[in-house]
Amino acid sequence: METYTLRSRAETRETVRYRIDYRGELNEAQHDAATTLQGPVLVIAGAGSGKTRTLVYRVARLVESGVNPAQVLLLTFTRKAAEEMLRRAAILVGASCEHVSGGTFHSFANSVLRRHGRPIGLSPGFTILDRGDSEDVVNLLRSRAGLDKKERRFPRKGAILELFSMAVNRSTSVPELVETTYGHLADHLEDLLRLEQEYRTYKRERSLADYDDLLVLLRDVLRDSRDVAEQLSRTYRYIMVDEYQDTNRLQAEIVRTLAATHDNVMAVGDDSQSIYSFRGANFRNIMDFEKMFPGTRLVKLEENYRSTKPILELANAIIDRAPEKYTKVLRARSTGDGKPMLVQCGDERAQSRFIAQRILELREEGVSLDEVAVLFRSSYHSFDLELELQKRDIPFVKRGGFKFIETAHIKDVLAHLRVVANPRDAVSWHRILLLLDGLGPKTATEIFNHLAPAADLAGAVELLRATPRRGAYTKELARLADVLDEVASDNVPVADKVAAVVGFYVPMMRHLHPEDHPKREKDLEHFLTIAARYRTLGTLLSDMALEPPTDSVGDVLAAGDEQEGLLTLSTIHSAKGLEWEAVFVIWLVDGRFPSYHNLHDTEEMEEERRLLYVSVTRAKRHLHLSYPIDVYDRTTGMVLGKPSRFLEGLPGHILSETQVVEEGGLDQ
DNA sequence: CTTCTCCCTGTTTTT
DNA sequence: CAGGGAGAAG
Repeated sequence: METYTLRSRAETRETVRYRIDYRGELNEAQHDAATTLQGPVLVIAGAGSGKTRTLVYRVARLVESGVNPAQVLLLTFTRKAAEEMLRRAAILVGASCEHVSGGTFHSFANSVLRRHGRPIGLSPGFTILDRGDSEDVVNLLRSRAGLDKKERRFPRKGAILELFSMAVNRSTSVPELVETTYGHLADHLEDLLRLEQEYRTYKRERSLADYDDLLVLLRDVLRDSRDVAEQLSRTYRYIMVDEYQDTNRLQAEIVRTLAATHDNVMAVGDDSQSIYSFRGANFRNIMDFEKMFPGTRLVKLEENYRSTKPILELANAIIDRAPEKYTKVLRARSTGDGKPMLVQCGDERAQSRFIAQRILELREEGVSLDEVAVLFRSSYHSFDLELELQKRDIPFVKRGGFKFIETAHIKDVLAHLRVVANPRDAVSWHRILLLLDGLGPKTATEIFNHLAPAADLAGAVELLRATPRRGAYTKELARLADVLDEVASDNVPVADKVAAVVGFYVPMMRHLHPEDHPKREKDLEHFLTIAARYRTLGTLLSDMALEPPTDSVGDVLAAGDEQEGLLTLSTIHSAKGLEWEAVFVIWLVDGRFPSYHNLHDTEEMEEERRLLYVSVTRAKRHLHLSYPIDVYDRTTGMVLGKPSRFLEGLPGHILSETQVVEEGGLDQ
């Protein structure tokens, strides 16, 4: 049944004259969502249904209605998404939109905790641990507890951390998780629990917070400090949460508390695009929103403006076969008849050559490189293609996978800066001390213990100069102290601080990596230009942990001089929310996509299906799905060659099948 | 103690 | 195919 809305009194009383023609610019459902300003609203927004547009107009509507932009909070999946929306809103109603607070849950938690962490005992200078840092800590505690020397193999740092993190993000406990899903760890449960406690203490004592802690601590401060909770709830009177299907219970709790005094929350999401369950998200959470906020107004956006009809038909066919009922269907508004193509390739090389050749053809047809994307399930799936693109001088950026910021040399430089920001950061001290020649883990720990009693950085540096242990590294230690002094001094710009560290570090790096230091030096140069954009060391460091530059290693070199636009290579996860004229999805082989890890569990298999749905719905006009046959997979010992099970038995009018052959015949 | 080398294991997605 | 553990040499 259709709904007809009686306007609330608060809205009718104010006879605001709007400059924007909301009715003309938005369809019925979008208009409904953008102009309902009071109370809880849940927007189920299908792919390409103008979700971003709706949010942008809602921000504009709020501002036009006289709401102070500083009272609006826009939580999105990446900071870039938030910035883009606010930029567009600013074009509509003016620059004041830039005062809207926007970003990810984690970055919001970070900024709240820097200001209001005291009541729960968190110092404002705390350091954020990224995944690698957290693993370093767990490893340290693991070997300190002698767990590495056990008769029975103890789980690796990565597995341990995954367990701890999953417990937090699913709002459950380690014992329960071990019982339900990590049965193979049952024998180690006691040790794991002790380790978890030690990990917690270690972080607390040294003012460290990992990603999960940011959410947990924000929840805690909202729960335990009435003052803070009330102040924040009064500050942020209008809350919008994008990509709600990928939030978890902890995040939902946070939203619930933030909105406690007013219930003005709009959640936007799409249950069929939920692809982050490995991070504790559950697509059913989106349905719980109505339970959490009684009286929720439900709006569905089902008109798709992005893709041609045949592409949508394929998308609908894929998701139709999901055993669980979904909440909406997509109707095409875009004309055009580019039919999706399923392309069989002889092997991986042929697939890469096909993609490269087809991209160049499209370019001749007027589709420029920056309107094309190649998507894949796992980051390494594009390695061979990257070589082919390089060979043909096709410039690209790669999103997702290993990041520039995660390379050892960048982390080394960052560690120097982090020690200055938080002198109790043992992980970073350890890291920079180990760089010195002739200084190993034992001495590093000794020196850190010697430093630890210092009240601040100045004290620590003084103790560093007076280190009792002497060795070949004594002189280096003094130089390190000089550099740290320089980084700590108040009237030095961030760029100069970073330059000082790089100047100190590069000679060591040449010694450490005699083979490839030129490449690494280029990365460091790139990092210098990034750092120069920051006014304080603190913001540089939190940004590098929370929103690191998304580019991965390769393109730092490539991106510099190309003006023409770049082809995008991306994991499907990193392609979320984006769109291109032409999209290629590669490696659609059963075992790769769906990934063989997830073949046995229905929940996981369904997430793979949604992953394909997300990839397909990124395309506007051209869609190619490709798979190589005859692939030997070393890890499983299997020969892969069957197309993805999600594509099996689709009628020919939905998907046209093509086989790639060599010029001159079927044989290679 | 530190550093080098050799062998084994286990491979997704991200804040 | 690297990351890490074990063992040997400096």
